[in-house]
This record gives sequence, structure tokens and C-alpha cells, in this order.
Amino acid sequence: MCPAIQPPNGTRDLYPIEAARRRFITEAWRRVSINHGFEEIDGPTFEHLELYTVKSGEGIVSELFSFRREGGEKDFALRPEFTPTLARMYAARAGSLPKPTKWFTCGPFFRAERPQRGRLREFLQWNCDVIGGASTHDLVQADAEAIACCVELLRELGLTPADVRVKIGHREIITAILWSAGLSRARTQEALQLLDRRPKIEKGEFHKQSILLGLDPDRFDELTAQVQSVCGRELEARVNPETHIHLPNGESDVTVPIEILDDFKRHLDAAGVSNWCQFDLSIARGLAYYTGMVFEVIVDGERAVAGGGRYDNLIELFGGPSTPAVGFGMGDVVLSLVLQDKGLMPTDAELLEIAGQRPDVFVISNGTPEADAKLGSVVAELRRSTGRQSHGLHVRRSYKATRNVGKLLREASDIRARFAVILESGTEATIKNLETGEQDQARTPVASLGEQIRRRRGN
RNA sequence: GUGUCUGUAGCUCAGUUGGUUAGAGCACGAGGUUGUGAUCCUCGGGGUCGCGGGUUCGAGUCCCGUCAGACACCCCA
Repeated sequence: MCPAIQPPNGTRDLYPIEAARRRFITEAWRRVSINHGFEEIDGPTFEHLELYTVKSGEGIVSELFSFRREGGEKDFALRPEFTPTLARMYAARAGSLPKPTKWFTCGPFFRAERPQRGRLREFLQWNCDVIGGASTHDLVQADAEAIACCVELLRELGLTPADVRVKIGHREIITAILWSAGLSRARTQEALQLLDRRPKIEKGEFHKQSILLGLDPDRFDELTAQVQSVCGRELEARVNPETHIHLPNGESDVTVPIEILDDFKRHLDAAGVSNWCQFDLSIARGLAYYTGMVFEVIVDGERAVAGGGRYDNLIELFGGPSTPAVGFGMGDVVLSLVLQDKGLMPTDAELLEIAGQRPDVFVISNGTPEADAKLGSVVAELRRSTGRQSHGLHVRRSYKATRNVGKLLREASDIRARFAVILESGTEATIKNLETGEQDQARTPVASLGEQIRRRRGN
């Protein structure tokens, strides 16, 4: 034996129970997105390196796992996110895809960062995207649909508005305010990234950085508060239904279109998720490609559970037709932590049940030579499908040497089998329901065991 | 890439001011008793104490280095 090789930094070995926990999450992702009309797609787990550098610049390379084949000339990178792949896939078939196209995917992603709480180097991420839309109304509806789908997942897993907050911001509005507060158009991106970092830095530091960018931080906060007080108000609480807020900006005014926001809120209301959401202009998101609505799902003390927004220029950037899109991503790492902390992760036994991994039958021999000889074929027979209408049963047997029926029933009980079948001879068996403890008085012919078990299971 | 803390069995942990062949519970396995799931009794496998070096007659224990993990910074898709 060579010295034990450990799993790479920031990766996880998943033993059966952990794999079941992961499935619990991925199946919820899949179920919710399908119910919301998204279709599952998938792409390669590695791409040409340039797919990522084109959008984000060379600086991103240090955050990627990239590689070149021995003797090869092309650089590849394990995917750190799905959006470029999505944009590439959409661009390739844009002409023949429905409008809008609603896609989701869940799979592994890789980032070469130091692992810490809520962040690993390999993780699962769920992405939902709505691509396309002709009118402003379409886009607003798509924004709300993305958020609604994300919220339904949280609800499905047992979280409540008391546990999580969906904070919604808007790039157009916040940039309008930035410009009004003296920022030049050219520094917009830097300013947005500064805003994204703001909660983590000192007040004075933010002030200093703002001045460096040519932004008046006090004026900015003043204007933000003004706009926030109008935008953040509930629909019914509006005294005067303002439709625009005008911000002075040197030569021309900048306009914040409140009626679009109201439309958006009506959609969130209709989707029944507005009590999860709050409008919060401090949400900026660090990513360069967001163009409109942005949002984050926040839990106290943790990193963002999910985040996303509107990216109307990206499909075009990847060679497709100019197409607006909105989407979000949710990782399994923070989500798992939140579920564990809130006591919402099912118990081991519940996971078996949910995952459909409880054995239907545990087959035991009574120790006679005829029963011993028959056991293998009974197991095989029960496992076999009897046609399209009825799948094979989940059947297990003991691998222990003991013939002690009590110990074997204990084993059956430990693995949470639904029924025990005790072979009494080569031709007959006794069925015991392990949930109720009821055991048949009459014996069942071996040939009809499958039918009996299926009937009692209810399928 | 930087900093802080932590490394003893699969898991949770004992292990005296440095002193024989490193322990317990759980888990796992074998056997025994009871043809029925709680049990009970006996036995067993499993650790170069993260790894390497140093101090010492002697290191799980002290020192240095290194690796790994957790947490924070950087960055956030």
C-alpha cells in the first residue's frame, strides 16, 4: 500500500448517507424547476479557457482550474460557472428555440479558491435562466419568474421568510444614482464592485474609495435613501403613484422608471412570493455582466445562498443574436449549511424514505438446506421486473454467517426493510410486515411472493 | 497567495511533570443462547499517535519544519 492519498483540497468524499443528503437537494432543485416550466439541459464540465477569459479577462485564470493536454495546444478550464456555457448553447441554436427559452441545470463546478465556510473548490450549483422576451413587460415577468422559482425551492425545503430574505436591487437604478452623485460613466463598473464590497469594509474606507472614483459618497447615500423610500414602499402604501423619479445630472436628468418596478411587484405578488422579498438598492453584485434587476438570497451569518440577475448583453457577446436574459445560481454548500443549522435536513431514516432507497424485502432462510438452496433464486426472481407496469423490487439478503432468525430480522429492521420473507422450505415462505410487526399465519408459495409483496406495497 | 487555530481507531474522545507492548465507548466482524426485530454472554480485526527531522537514556507528550483540515482575509461567477 502506498501512503494514503487524500482527496484534493476543497473536495468532498460522499459516503452513502452524504450522497443521500446531496440527492435530497438536487432532487428538490430538479422538481421545483420542472414544476416552474424549466427544461433540464447540461453541458461539458470543462470548456475552452477562452470561453471564460473572453468575458472576464485574463485575471480570472488564477481562479480557475485550467490545463493543457500533454503535447496539446489548446487550453481548457474546468467550468467555474454555467452562464458562459448557457450563452454558448443558446447562441448556437437561437433561431430554433422557443421564446422565451427556460432552461435549468444542476451539476458540479470548480473554482481554485481557498476553501472556507460555505465555499469549496468543487460544488454543485443549480442554475435557472429565462432567455428572450420582446417587451419590457415580458422581461419584468421573466425577472419575477426567476425569483419565484428560487423562492419556491426555499419554501419546498422548509425555509420561511423568517429564515431568509430575498434582497432585490437594480443595476439601472443604482447606476443612475451613481452618475447623479458625480460618477463618470467610465468608472461605473468599479463603483458597482465597490458597492458589492461595501458591507465588508470600513465606513471610512468606503468614503475614501468613493472619492478616488470621483463619487460623492454623501450625495450618493442621500439620493439612494430618497429613491429607496419610494421604490421600497409597498404598492398599496403608495400615496402618490409617482411614475418617475428625476435625478439631476449636470446636462440632463436621469430618470428612474417607477412604473416598471410596480409591474414587477405585481408579478411577485401574483407568484405569492412578495413576502419573501425586499427591495434593497445596496445589492449591486460584483459581476460585470448584470444589466438590470439583481438579487441575492441572504441568511444571517452565512454567505449568499443564491444570487442572480438580468444580463441582457451576454448572449450577443457569445455570438448569438441580441437577446435579453435573466437567471440565478444556487450552490449546494451554503444551502446545506443553512438546512443543517435550521434543523431542516431530514434524518437518515427519512432520507432513505425520500430517496426511495428503503428495501422492499429482506429474504431470510430458516436454515434448512432446501431453504438455503432456494434463497439465491428467490432474491433474483423478486428483483426481476415483470414488465413495464411493475418494476423489480428492492431486495436484500444477509451476508452474515449466522442462521439465527432473530439476528437476521434485526438486520432487516436496521436497514429499514418493509417486509421480511422467511423461506420455510424450497417451496414455501412466511411474509412478515416489519412496520406493523404482523406476520402471516399462512405460508405463501414461493412462486407468488412477488405478487403478494407488490399488492401489499400498493403497486 | 496571507493569517489564526486544530491533527490519537471508521466516529466521539481519554492518555499523569516525558517512562513498559497506546486505551474506552460507539460502529464493524466472528461465535454462543432464544424460530421472531429490545436483548444478553464471549472473542476479534483495526492506529508507524498526520508526516519528516531535532532534543532526550527514553517522545503521543517538548522544539522546528511540512502536509492536511477548520475559520478569516483576497476574490466572488
